[in-house]
Amino acid sequence: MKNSTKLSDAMHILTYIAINPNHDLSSTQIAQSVNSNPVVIRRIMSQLKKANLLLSENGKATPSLAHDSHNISMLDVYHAVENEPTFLKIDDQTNPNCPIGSQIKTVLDTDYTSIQKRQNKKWQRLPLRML
Amino acid sequence: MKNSTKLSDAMHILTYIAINPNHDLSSTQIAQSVNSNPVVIRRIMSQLKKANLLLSENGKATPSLAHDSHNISMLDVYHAVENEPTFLKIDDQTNPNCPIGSQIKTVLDTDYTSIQKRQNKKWQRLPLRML
DNA sequence: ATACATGTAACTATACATGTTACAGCTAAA
DNA sequence: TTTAGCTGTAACATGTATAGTTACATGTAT
Repeated sequence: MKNSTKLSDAMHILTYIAINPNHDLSSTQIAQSVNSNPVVIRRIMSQLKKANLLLSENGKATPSLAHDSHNISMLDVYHAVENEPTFLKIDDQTNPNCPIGSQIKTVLDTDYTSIQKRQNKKWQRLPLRML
Repeated sequence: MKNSTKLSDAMHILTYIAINPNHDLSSTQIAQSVNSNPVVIRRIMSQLKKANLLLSENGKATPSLAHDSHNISMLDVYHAVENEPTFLKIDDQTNPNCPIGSQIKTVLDTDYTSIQKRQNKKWQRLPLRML
C-alpha cells in the first residue's frame, strides 16, 4: 500500500471549515485549497460524516463541524479516514507449524497494542492555533 | 498509511536468529517460518544489515545479531525497513496561494513531529520473552 | 425551470509490497 | 578443484490501495 495523505487532507478540510464558517464551503472551493479534486474532498467528507465529526446536507454547501473543534482530536480523524485499527500491521500468514511462526503474531500484537495505547493519549487537537 | 508487514517480518527474522543461533539459519529455512520466499527474507535482511542490526556474509548461512537483543528496539527495526521517517504523511501538494493550504503543512508537521517524538520512547525491544 | 450543490459508483493511473525467476559470486567440503 | 548450497541483487509479475476523474442521481434555492 501507499503512504496516504488522507489524514493530512482530512485535517485540512476540518480546519478549513472551522476557520471559514462564512466563506464558500463547497467541495470545489475546498478542493482548491487542498489542491485536489472536489470528488476526493467529498469522499473524505463522507468518511468524516460517518464518523460523526462533520455535518453536511445533500445539495447544500454548508458543512459544519459536528463538535467544538477542541473536542475533535487528530486520532478521531485518523480513525475516521484510515481503515487499519493501528499503524502497524502484523503478518498473519506465518507458519503455524513453526514455534516462532506460530507465536510471533501474539507477541507482536501485544507490543503493537501497548505502543498504540500509549500513543493514543498523545494526539493533538485540531490545529486551530493557526487562527 | 502503509499496509506493510515488513516490520512484522523483520522482527520475526531477528527473533528467529536470536532464538535459534545453532539451527539452520538459511534464508530458505527462515522463509518457511515466515511462510514467505527466500528472496523476500534476504531482501529484508539486506536492509537490516545496512542499518547495522544484522551481520551476514555472502555464501554463509550464519547470520547473527549485530548487537545484544536488548539493545535492538522495534523502532530501530522500523527505521531499517520502512523508508518514511514517520508514520504520518503530510500532503505537500496543497495550494500555496490559499492561507490554509500554505500553512497546514507547517502546522501538521509540528503536530506529527511532536507525536512521533513522544512515540519513539515507547517502542519495545525484541520480543525475546517468548523464549 | 434552472443553476449549482452533494453523494456515490465506476473507471483509470500510479505507487508500492510481495512473490518469483534468474544468475553472479562466495563458502565449505569431498 | 569440482560440486552443492548459500548470499546478494536485478528484473519482472502480480495484487492491492490511493488518488484523480467522469458521470449521474438527487437535493436545494431562487
